[in-house]
Amino acid sequence: MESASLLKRHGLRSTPVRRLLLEIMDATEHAVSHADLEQQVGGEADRVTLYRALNTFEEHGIIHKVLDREGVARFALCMDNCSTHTHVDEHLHFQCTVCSNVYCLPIEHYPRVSMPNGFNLVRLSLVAEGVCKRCN
Amino acid sequence: MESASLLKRHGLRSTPVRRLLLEIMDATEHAVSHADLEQQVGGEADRVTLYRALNTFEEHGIIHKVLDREGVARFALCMDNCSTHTHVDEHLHFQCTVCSNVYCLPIEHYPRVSMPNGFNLVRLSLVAEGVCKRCN
DNA sequence: ATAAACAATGCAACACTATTGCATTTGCAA
DNA sequence: TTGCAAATGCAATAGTGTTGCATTGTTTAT
Repeated sequence: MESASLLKRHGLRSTPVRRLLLEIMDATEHAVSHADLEQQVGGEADRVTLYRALNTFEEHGIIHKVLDREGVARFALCMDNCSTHTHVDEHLHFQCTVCSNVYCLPIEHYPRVSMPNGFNLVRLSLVAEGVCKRCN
Repeated sequence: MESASLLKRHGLRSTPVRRLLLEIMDATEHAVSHADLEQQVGGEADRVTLYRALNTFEEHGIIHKVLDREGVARFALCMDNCSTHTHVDEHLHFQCTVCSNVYCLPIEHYPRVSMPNGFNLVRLSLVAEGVCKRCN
């Protein structure tokens, strides 16, 4: 029932596919790829519908997308209060080199870097590689 | 002539396509995508040959690959002395939101982050977004 | 200089991720 | 309950990247 109200809060229609997607992501501690979702959803929905639902979620700040080191998108629920206009995303994306899972890890002091002359920094992303707690 | 000796130094055969690729990347200040290279090479080489040459270069530490925010690979010559086994890559990858070009920028103090328990950090990458010096 | 050995290339086919158009179904509000 | 806009399913398409195999080219040893 949580997913239905989450959708409504963002002015989105509550459909079976959307609720299912949100519940899968809520139950998964790591970011999930489209292929993961497609497998878990099974024949319940078309591939294209998943893509469109995920894009809609991202535009409304419900989830965020991170590309793994193969360039494949993985999706995770936003923990902070993101919205369409303010998208707070100050955490670290960690991909395990063993299981390939991507984790959104909190980080206490987000690093600041100084840019060379002429380059205006808008956003800095941290992408880490290593071995996750389950594969250790 | 520089590209030929660079190839020889890494134990690679000196072929026209490889020399051409290296010269293009040497003459470009930002990382180039496969599509960029394909366009500049023109009909001189097959697409697959470019992919294979770039993979070979990366394996030998001649170039490094960075994925842009669309997940597309971009390639740039390694400035440090990388080899097959030691791949030094401690710089920042900056993608301009206007022209989409990716620049490898030097960084004075590479940030260090502490990981949650159970997560072993192997490599930390910095990916920045903003406006480059030419688009400013 | 030449030939053999092996690596690089070209071509065709394929896998995968992602998007678009259009007809149909569904959710929701009046 | 009905109408309308939004969401979905299906087919087709684009883009990136890989693999197999025959052919060409580079290098090494003679």
